[in-house]
Amino acid sequence: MDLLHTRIIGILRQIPKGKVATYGQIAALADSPRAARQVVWVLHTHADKLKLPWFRVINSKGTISLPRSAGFEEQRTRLMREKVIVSPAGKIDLKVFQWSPARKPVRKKKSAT
DNA sequence: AACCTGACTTCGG
DNA sequence: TCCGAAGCCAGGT
Repeated sequence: MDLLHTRIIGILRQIPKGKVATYGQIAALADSPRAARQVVWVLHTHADKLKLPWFRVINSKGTISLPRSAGFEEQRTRLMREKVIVSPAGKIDLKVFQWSPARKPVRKKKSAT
């Protein structure tokens, strides 16, 4: 599909364990760099039922966006479980843990180079 | 159809 | 460095 939210879902599924991505980064990978909020919407809407790695998504500041009262601890725990270092304040070193998508060749057909 | 909302992002003070 | 305002996308009311 080429609906924005479907692309977002596809990208979310590609985030590998031990890595994180920012809302904006995901939006950008979905060809809509300004749709960070749409990523939020997608997570709210499909993360649970589609079992998306919502906990691997953080904000551009490199911190967990969830409020302490709603999932902050769970997200931090899940990330730590994947060896991601998250400070007690929810800060993550993007230089180290941000996912660098191995962009696949946009095989329109199977053209080379 | 207008207005509000959300786990955002960027910019200016 | 922290805070506030404005811009963004799309769905929900």
